[in-house]
Amino acid sequence: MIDRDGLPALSMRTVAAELDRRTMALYRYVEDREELECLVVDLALGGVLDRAVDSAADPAVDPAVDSAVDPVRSAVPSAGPRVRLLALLELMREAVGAHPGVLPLAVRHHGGCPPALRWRERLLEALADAGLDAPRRAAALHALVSYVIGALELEHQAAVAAAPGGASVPETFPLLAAALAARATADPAQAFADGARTVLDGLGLGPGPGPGLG
Amino acid sequence: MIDRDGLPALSMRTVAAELDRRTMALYRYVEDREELECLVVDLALGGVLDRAVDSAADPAVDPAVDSAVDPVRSAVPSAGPRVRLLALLELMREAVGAHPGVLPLAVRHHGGCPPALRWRERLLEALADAGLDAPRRAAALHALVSYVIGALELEHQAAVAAAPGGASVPETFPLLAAALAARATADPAQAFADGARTVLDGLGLGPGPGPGLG
DNA sequence: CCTCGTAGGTGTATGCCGTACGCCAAAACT
DNA sequence: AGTTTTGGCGTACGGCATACACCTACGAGG
Repeated sequence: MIDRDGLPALSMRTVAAELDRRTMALYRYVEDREELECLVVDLALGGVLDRAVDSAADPAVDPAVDSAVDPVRSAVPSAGPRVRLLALLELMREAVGAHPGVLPLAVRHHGGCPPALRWRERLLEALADAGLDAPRRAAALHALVSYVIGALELEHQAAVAAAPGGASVPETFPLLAAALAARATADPAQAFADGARTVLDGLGLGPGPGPGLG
Repeated sequence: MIDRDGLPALSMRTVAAELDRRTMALYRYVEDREELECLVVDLALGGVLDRAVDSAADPAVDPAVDSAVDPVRSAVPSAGPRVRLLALLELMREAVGAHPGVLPLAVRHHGGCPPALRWRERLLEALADAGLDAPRRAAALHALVSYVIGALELEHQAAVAAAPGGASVPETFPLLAAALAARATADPAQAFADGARTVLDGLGLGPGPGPGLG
């Protein structure tokens, strides 16, 4: 529904209508709108995010094949923590990219959303594999999650504000105008990945051989 | 008003009541609620953010004294781009920290908010002083702004969700529980600054002598 | 001086929204 | 058979943003 009609079109009434029920019937299954939003986030993020978690613990898939192709699906640490982290970050981008309108809800409810919690645990596992101790892991998680949230939020707003014709930055800000113009022509996925690599670099998780600087 | 009664208490009716007017009188000055929100963000961020911009261009203050104390107020580049950038990032944190309830509005409207645009221009100036060319500046701005938005959003949610008693992360996520506990006891300002330094490190703006690696 | 446009304000009304409350049918369990 | 539980319905309330029409006071132009 959000993909079709946008986030403001999500209301108790519209959801009930979609199910051919009469609004108040929803309250048999959900405490209030807040809880319904949580379920929406679960649904939207779960499908994509749990690709990584499920397949890693699922012996039905052949690990010898998959791990060579997709570093996220791999449970073995040979892929390198940096590559795994980068893949997890892009996985989150992919998840919200599949349903862009859900992003405001996802940001507000990610603390109570199981798929998002699983994702963060996976992030911490990769950080532990990289040799970071607990305090550094906490700091690294904070930096990475902050970047992801902010970057997705920026991308979301850029997509929304692009419709009318331009925010028309005054010529008082030449550097900003140039930077925004450059960003408008660039590939969002590339920009996201570049920023993610920057944060990983700052964490000392360079593209080098491995956790050599513990 | 938002500081006193919270963000949901902001409505056309309540604002009009605060001014002893009759709701519809507001529409003489404002197109719609959206525009009022922009004014709120201007007001909330402007006071703190423009400290840096105004004083840098204001010859009334003695630069010899101020620049030695506060690197943000200094127009001379001798303070080092890294220190100036860090100070600008913390300035933004301070601005929204003065009115925490405004953060959702600030995130949504920062694209059309003059103080926020000035702040970004200042960021780009410091990045240029650090020797970054235009494409690198754009990438660096994206990384820094993303981090700031995400970090403030996380801090905001932590402050809100702390009331009931805990989100109670299931014991299925041991690493996450430990990281969240560590984060709960730590100083938010320190955590913000640590993350900011991490991003700056990743951008190659290390604490070294200067822009030596252009 | 008088008129008249307009800035500022009011009152009313519409159509959304979330949701509290109470009633009702069918099904499930005792 | 009776009773509880489950799922659903209708109504109603208060709050929201805002469209529309109306009024009032005031300042400038004739």
